[in-house]
Amino acid sequence: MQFNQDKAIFLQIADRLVEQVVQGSLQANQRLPSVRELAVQLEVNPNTIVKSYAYLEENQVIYKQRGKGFYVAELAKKDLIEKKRHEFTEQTLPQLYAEMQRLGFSVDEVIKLLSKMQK
Amino acid sequence: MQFNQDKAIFLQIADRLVEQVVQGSLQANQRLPSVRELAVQLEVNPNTIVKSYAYLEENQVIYKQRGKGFYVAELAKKDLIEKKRHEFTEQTLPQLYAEMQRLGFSVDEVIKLLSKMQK
Amino acid sequence: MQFNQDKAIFLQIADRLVEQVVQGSLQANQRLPSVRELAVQLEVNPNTIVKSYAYLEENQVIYKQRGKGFYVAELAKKDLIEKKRHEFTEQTLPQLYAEMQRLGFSVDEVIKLLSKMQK
Amino acid sequence: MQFNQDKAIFLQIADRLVEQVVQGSLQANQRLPSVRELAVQLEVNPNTIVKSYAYLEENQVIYKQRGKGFYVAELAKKDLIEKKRHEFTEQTLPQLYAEMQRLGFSVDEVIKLLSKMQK
DNA sequence: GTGGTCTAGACCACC
DNA sequence: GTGGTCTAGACCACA
Repeated sequence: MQFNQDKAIFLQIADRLVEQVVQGSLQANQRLPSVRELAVQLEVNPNTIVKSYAYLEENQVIYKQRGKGFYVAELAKKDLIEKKRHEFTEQTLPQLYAEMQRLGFSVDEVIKLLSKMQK
Repeated sequence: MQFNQDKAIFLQIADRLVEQVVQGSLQANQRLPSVRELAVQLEVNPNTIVKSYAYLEENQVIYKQRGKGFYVAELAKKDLIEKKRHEFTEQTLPQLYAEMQRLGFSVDEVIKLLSKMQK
Repeated sequence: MQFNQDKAIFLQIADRLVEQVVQGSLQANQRLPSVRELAVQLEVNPNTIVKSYAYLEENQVIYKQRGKGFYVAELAKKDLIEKKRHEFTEQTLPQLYAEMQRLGFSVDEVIKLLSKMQK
Repeated sequence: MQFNQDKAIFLQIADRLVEQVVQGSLQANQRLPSVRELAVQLEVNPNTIVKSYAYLEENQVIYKQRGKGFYVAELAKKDLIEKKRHEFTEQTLPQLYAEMQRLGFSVDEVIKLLSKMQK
């Protein structure tokens, strides 16, 4: 797999897994590939996967069972989507608004541009 | 000055200077503070300022006169604004649109949210 | 059964059995459930039960009869209680006392807190 | 330095640093030894120290400054002591009380034992 | 100089 | 088989 140089690989892997949970290709309580498996698959050192999984476990996206492996957390999908929607309305949009104003775009102009994309 | 730990300090300083050019508090051909001056003012290692100035020079926002210092480039303001407006319509907005869709926001909802901010 | 992820499952099972002996729900010379039975009941890998029983056998809480199964040791209850009372006065309490002092609790305060629980 | 086999080294190092903060031998905003320094001093791999520091940073006991190092957090001492006192009254003592009862000690007996230590 | 990341490879406890 | 930890050593961005 190709990785972006700008961001830590373990984070890119975590992001990818989060995406899969949000999209639904990873379901609640589904088992994730083992550390070694995923390491081989992504052509990465197992320790890097360990770090990704540890990161996701901290953020309660996945949980582990001793000697068995990692599983998708029950509330992961719901929580993640909720979190992202919150970020969108509370951060992304206000930032967009500020940027807009600094660059001299009016709300109406932006609305027009957005409406165009819809078609 | 307070810096965000997530982004390199030299980039945060460069962003800040770009902002000042766009806003007009730094005019074309105006001399920038010396590396040492700015380092003291921002409580930062001089090397960090050197890196910020080098970065801005690469991006033709400022130019250097040997033995004198750094100056705001003639076209900096115009170019920067144009560049940013282009980025906004060609990158920021399409990205926002994609994000919106993934999270299940309709264009109408986003328009409403933006309109609210205007008030 | 739910297990704590912080402690090895085989030890948690052993602790549980010890508790049952001390409480009396497992009597001297009573036969323990077979490895497979208990494994099914606790939804655990049979190997884990094997390890728990081996651990208890080492500590002379239970004994094995070839081809028959595991039984609660004669002196298990008496020994365990004696051992635990000894641990309590010689280890648990002194540790508590040290912790107390480090955190600035006086003996009187702790006595008050303990007395409250009694009610 | 000698480490206990039962607990991860990186956690033992973190505990040790927490102790030093609580005791006051590490003051607020004081710089910690660099990763490499401490690694040499404790005869441990630098990665192990990285893990300890990351763990403490997550728990807001320390913070880092890019390119400079790690520092003791402002509220670390206060928070840590408060947290530990809370644990003591809400967990340690109730557990002690339960253990006491199971082993047939009365509150009065325990109070006597504690009072003896005081002398 | 600082910490952050990654690889390679080993050993361990646990299931 | 599983994950967890640790070592050794390398490279990187940043101050």
